[in-house]
Amino acid sequence: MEQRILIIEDDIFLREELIHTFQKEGYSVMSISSFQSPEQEIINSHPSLVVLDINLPGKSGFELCKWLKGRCSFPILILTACDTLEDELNALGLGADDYLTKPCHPERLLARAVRLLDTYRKVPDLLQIGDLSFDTETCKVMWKNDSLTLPETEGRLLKLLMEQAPAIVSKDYIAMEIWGGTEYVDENILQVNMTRLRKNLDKIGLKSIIQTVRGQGYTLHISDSQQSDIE
Amino acid sequence: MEQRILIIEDDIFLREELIHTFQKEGYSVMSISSFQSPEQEIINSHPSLVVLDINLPGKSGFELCKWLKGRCSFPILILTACDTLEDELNALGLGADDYLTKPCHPERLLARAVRLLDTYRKVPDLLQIGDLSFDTETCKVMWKNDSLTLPETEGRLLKLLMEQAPAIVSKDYIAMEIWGGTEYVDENILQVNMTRLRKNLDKIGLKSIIQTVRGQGYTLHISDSQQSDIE
DNA sequence: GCAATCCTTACACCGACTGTAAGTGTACAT
DNA sequence: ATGTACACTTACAGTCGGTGTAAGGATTGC
Repeated sequence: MEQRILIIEDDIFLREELIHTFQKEGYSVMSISSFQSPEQEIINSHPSLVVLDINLPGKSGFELCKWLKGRCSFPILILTACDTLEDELNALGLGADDYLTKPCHPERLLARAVRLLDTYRKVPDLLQIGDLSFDTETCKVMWKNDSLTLPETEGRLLKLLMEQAPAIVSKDYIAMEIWGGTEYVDENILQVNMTRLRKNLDKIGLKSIIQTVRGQGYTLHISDSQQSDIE
Repeated sequence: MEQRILIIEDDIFLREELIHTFQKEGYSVMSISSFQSPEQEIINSHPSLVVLDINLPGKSGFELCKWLKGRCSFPILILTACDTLEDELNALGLGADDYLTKPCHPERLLARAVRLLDTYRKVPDLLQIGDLSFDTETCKVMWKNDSLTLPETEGRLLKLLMEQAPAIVSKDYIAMEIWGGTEYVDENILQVNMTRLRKNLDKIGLKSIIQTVRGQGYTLHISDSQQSDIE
């Protein structure tokens, strides 16, 4: 499997140096085009590892790190000039996987990056929204120490809902993705499977996290009362 | 789930200090009694994290790290006085998850340890022997980029074989573990499932890794030609 | 209160998993 | 060499979970 590394660093020279460092080792390297709201761009690039600076023009690296760690399951390696213990503890607390300070020997950076890539290859690809996480491979839903394995169809359904959440997912889109073509597919089969999915999620305490939007489709939304904000 | 931290450090004063540091945070802390062949003791203690020194009376930390990483799936944090880049690269290359140098601020150590514990909670418990790894929860067998999900019974069978490997596992023991009682269980059912398991492992290229020991039981052994020694 | 939309339940089909049975193959001892 | 104990393989049937169909009930919004 190809390993994709995403560099988030505003200093052009350092960025080029980092890109070169990783490319020399055969990695596919990317960087982002805008620092204003890079979140979507980062997610869409599906990186295997993110190398993140702290002092950025737009959102700080801390904010980005926290936001990403709440949603994605790739490792984040922070590389920054901030060399205080306080910053390091802060970053690690927000979920950063490693914290290196500039200037950093390329070999150390590489070794740390390789380590994270190795470790995370064993981590299943998890979709997560708040406390809810879902392993799309095994169809395992986890929620507050409870877990449950869904059948294939319901798993694909949940996957679609979580990927787009909290946006509304249209019935046509779902039918297209799961049964391939909205043409001759009975619309009822979606409803049946939705009922089954809801019933299964109920079992582990996830009551009514799937809302119906009449005439449009479905949304997944976890109410605040179901969140365990550790903040 | 309780988090168990194992300290492997021969200096008594530092060891006590480390134990205290982690205990203050509510972790269950252990250390080992002998440094001559601590491998079995380490494995039996089922740690969630190992804090490992490099300069030890018996085997070096490097050796231990490599040995453990080939067999277990808990994180290893190296804490040592060796502060050369070379040592760090060596350790990371052997699979160490983090590398800190003494003296180390307790808060940094704690933050790094917490980070590893958090990450590894998402890593499935893998049984592994050489290149072969097996997720006992999902019954997923992985071997050299190929993978396959086994049915329940065959998974339990493989689990028993891998746990004891390369020792011989008796038929009675297997019957006991899987069907609960060797009394009225047809011995044939074991053979049938063994055939099925072998056939399934064949599919991903694992030919004849299960040997029959006439009159005694079965062994799992991966021949050298099947190993991809990265050394 | 009516029509469109959505939900639920029951049922039947299919395939995967499992154990039974019977026959075939193999190794060891005499 | 030959027979016996042991091991292997294949075929078969029961069971169960997952899936889609069908039909009827409930809800929403005008």
